[in-house]
Amino acid sequence: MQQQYPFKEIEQAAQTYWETNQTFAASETSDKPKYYCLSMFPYPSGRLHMGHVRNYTIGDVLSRFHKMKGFNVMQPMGWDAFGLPAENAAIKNNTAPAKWTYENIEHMKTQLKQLGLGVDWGREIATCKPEYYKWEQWLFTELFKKGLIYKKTATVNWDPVDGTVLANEQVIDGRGWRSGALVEKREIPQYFMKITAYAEELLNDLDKLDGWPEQVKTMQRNWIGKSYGCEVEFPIIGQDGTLKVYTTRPDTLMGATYVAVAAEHALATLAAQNNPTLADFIAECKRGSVAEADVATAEKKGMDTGLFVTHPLNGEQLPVWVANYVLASYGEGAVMAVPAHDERDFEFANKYNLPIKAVIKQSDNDFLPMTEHGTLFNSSEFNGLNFEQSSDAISSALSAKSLGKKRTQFRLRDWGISRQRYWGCPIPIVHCASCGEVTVPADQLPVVLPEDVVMDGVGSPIKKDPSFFETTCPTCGGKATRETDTLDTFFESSWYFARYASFDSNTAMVDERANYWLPVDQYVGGIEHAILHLLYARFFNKLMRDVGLITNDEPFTNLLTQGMVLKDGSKMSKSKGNTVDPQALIDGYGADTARLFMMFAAPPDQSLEWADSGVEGASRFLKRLWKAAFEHVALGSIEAYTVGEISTELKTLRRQLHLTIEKVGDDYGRRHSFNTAISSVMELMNALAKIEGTDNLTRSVRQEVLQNVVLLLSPIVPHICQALWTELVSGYQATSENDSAASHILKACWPSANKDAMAQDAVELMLQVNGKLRGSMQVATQASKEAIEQMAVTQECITKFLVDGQTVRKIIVVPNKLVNVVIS
RNA sequence: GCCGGGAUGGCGGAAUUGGUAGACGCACGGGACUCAAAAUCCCGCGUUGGCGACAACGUGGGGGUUCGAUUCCCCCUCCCGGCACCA
Repeated sequence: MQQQYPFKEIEQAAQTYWETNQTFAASETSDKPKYYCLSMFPYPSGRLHMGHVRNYTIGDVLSRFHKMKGFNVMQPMGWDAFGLPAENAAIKNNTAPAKWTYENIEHMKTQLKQLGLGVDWGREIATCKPEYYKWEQWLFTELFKKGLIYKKTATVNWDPVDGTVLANEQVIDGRGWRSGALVEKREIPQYFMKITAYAEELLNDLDKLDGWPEQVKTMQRNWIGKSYGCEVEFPIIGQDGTLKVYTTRPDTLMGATYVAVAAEHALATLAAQNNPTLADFIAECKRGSVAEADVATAEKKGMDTGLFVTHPLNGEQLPVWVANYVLASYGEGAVMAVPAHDERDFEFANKYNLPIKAVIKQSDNDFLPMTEHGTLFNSSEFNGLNFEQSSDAISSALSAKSLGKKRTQFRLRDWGISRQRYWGCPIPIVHCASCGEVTVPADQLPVVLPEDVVMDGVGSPIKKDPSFFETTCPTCGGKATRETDTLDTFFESSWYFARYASFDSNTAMVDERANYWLPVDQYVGGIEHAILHLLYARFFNKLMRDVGLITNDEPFTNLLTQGMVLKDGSKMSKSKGNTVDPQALIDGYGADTARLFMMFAAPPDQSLEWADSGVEGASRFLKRLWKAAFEHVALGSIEAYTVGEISTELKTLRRQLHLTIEKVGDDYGRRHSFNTAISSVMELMNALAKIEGTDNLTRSVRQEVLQNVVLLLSPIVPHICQALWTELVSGYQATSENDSAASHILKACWPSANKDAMAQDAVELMLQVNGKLRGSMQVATQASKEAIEQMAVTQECITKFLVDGQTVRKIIVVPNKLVNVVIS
């Protein structure tokens, strides 16, 4: 054994061993319970970043821990390979997106291997390969036939100079990022997935996800946004028909003083026909990005249309306004405005001098707007009713006049999946003049995306390539054109978890092996995916179930949402120039140090502040561990410890060892608290370092401690542990019944804590007076509550407070923790 | 703007179910070893007062519940994530 910790040799040797022995190849034929551990696959951006290192280390720790616990583990890896950055890089570097992507995959795969992940690389997938996207094209055609995919117009960011559609990310302060032109909202036809048809199930099934963080479920519930309200129709004066709105506050209807419609609303278009000023205003509303954050933070603006509607219950005339704060995509694209009881209506009414009429009684203040529920007044026959009563009465009154009814509403909108971009999965539709929209038959899939293209920065190459879009109609055989839009890249990442189980199937999207592996037992990924990706993946799981591919209802049983890696308080990113390259870390310190630091610096679900000096600390610990093992092994062969009389010092050490075994197992398995697991092993090593004897008994206890430390740390730092295990067991003569030594660490089981070793005779109790710490005392573990109380009141640190007539009023004993003596 | 989180020493964090605040690590200070430095090892390290024993204060700010609050409740400030075309 070398005296210095040779991390390069050790890591190379371990990784070669795993590859040669196919250590992490997963199989469906095993007696063990399965454990499918999945980390969110990376976008192949070029090089690994710290967020990847953190994500994949967490997944690997959980995978290796479960393997040691006796599970049949599958940990796959792949590439979320379609997307916008490849197009930008292609333009910048004058290359093709495919070439750039494949080169990145190659490089990042090498980097991931250097991290020592226990991945089954045989199952690797890349979503940009035809053998992958063929199957989502197939699913698209199935869903299209079922009516779960349909076409309608949607609003996009339009760059009038470049003549392209921009992603929200590409709109900076209302202008295109390349051209600098003012962006306009434009309506274009797009394909949509009917996720709203699954809204109820997506909402209800959240209750089944006990292994998900509460905050993620809350965010998804709010996003789906089921609300119970009322639709109200306002007859339009001077015209046929009504203006329909949706409200969650029918109780405030008698306080409505105007109605407001979105700029895109049909009534706005109608009113603008003979009103150039209004038409200009509507055009102004249509400038800027479509992102809701931009719309919601924009200054509230509006304009009177000159039209009036009739209040359905009191008959008053209410003006119709166009307002930029009304969302076209939610509800009816129109709202009834009750300024007295709604923040936004209140602000708007004040700005434009619209009337404000309070109809809900104030509680303890007289400020408006008063947005809480309360008792009605100023509401004629509804006066005195509370929220529930008035909602019922008002909706009944509306129903009687056929001008409204109760309605539940979802905030969730159907998912627009068309993208006017090149580097994505082609939508498998053919447009035929006589047959209309025709799905590409299964035997003609995949519709292959040409990879050898030139990106000129203006539009998608396949939109200009007749050899791609000129085709014949699969139905009538006549001349036809292919759809040139591609799918949203969330499409690929919504089902990859199932494909890993059937990675090589060329007969089905997923086969019966998926029902062995699914659902994923542990999913690990960034908190930024809490809503969109995770909701779409849940939706796809249900779609695949309903076309008969799989049987599970939910894709991910347990979810661990990892926090961001920060430097100087903000997210590491190229644009901020605060990145730290993991490659330098691996080269300079080794993968084990990188992994140890990542797991030690913060709990996985919190954001992690990067610190170079902390890496030194992690490296020092591994060097100390190596040195301790070296010095121990250098003393020669040793026999196993046999339970018997040992010194108090060694007994205390063994107690700490077994408490640590128990804690670390709980930290890995239940709490996912890797930082505290490492801390407690460090404490154990600090305690071991204080033991100096070299007699056989001391050496055998030291052997027991070191062997177990190596097992406890091996999920986090697998390379050094594999090397140390071999050294520790080579000169070790296993003789006793409590011996767990296996010849190779991969054959060793997770250790179990010894109850006898953890027992103790006495415990230290903290002593408090009125809740303030004043001292402590030793008591026998078996001592009764009464005995503890009697003992406590005789302690000097307590009695010294019993002066000036102060007497004991109450004694609170918290077993094994403390005694609080209440005096006055 | 809306939804979800977070705030604890000089720094990262610990305190698991309301029960010893600051584990573990970093940084820093002192010492040992060395011609010297690095590395390593040992000691100290919330703030204030005190030689000390000890005492007071202290978990973003303000209030509350409790024998006892970093933990529970109400209000506020700041920071982070998401907001449907970044992934």
